[in-house]
Amino acid sequence: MSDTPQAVSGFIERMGLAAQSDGMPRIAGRILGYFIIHDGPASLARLAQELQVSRASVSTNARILRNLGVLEATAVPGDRQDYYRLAERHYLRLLEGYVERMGTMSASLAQAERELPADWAGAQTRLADMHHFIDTARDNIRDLIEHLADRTDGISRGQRS
Amino acid sequence: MSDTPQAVSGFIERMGLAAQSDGMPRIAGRILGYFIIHDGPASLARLAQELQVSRASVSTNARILRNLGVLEATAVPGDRQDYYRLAERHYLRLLEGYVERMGTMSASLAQAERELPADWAGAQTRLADMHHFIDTARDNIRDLIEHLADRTDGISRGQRS
DNA sequence: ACCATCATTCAATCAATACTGAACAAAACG
DNA sequence: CGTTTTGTTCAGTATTGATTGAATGATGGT
Repeated sequence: MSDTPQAVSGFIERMGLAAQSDGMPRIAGRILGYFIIHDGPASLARLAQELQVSRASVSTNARILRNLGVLEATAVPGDRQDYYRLAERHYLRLLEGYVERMGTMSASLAQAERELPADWAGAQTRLADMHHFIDTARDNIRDLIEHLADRTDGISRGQRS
Repeated sequence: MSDTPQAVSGFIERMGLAAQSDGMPRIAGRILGYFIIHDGPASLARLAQELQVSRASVSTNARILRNLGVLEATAVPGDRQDYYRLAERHYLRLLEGYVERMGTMSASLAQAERELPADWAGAQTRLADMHHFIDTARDNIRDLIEHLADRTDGISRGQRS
């Protein structure tokens, strides 16, 4: 309790590692960590200074997070810097990433089923089996996302459409 | 249809890339791809020759897949090589990996909530919010795994060439 | 119109890590 | 027992990808 900044930087760094093990750049995770801890919009310059990384890295990684829908750009009236903030329900985007990866997996399996001769009984069985599994899992997770989106609505903040 | 080996190696390579984007070594994915296509147990030597990689790589990656529960070791009576085969319901292990990663995420959030002062209202709210979300998502996916495990039971058994 | 300030992009560097080859260990067969 | 076959480990290499610094582009202010 006595060493708050240590707790903060520890969490941010941990988010970086978590991002890395999810196939994302470490700095993207750190940025996300920063926004979970610190309120309100922050400029790219502030992020660079706060996380001790180059402006270039912050720019590219913020863009990654924006494309994922985790961050969204905003503007501060008096200032002309680009400001970012957490998107509402940003954690849903994490699961959506999983869903997307399952989608490419499903497509790959479908392609293999299509291209392989039908007389490879074992292969076709395993492919279809796995394909069916992935698709139902994907559908379930998608439903889960929708359901959770409703349930957790309106907690974080009120603005934006 | 006319170019079967191309379809096979294409699928195997694609599995390698998918594995890579999931934070796993590429060869692990290729091995998994091999076992989806080809029936029955295979020796490490055969995998090395078939996938054109070193024995060392096959050894370490097969171990990785075994630790994940995707492959399991088996023995062929006359032969003293180590043989591996697909574990039944191996795809469930994929989702279990997601669940596990969510677990570490949840733990990290809990630690941050614990270590940060309570008067950081925004931070605490976002942490608790996200924490709650991750946990319910994790529970749901775990239920999903159990459910799917029952539904797809007993399909893929009955192997050997 | 020019300047100042910021974001982005791009080549180069750096770090992480997957992969290999060789040495080592274990175990089975003669 | 010694030899042969096989699996693992380890140091080294190579490749991939993240990060940086400098150049470029864009935008608002004067």
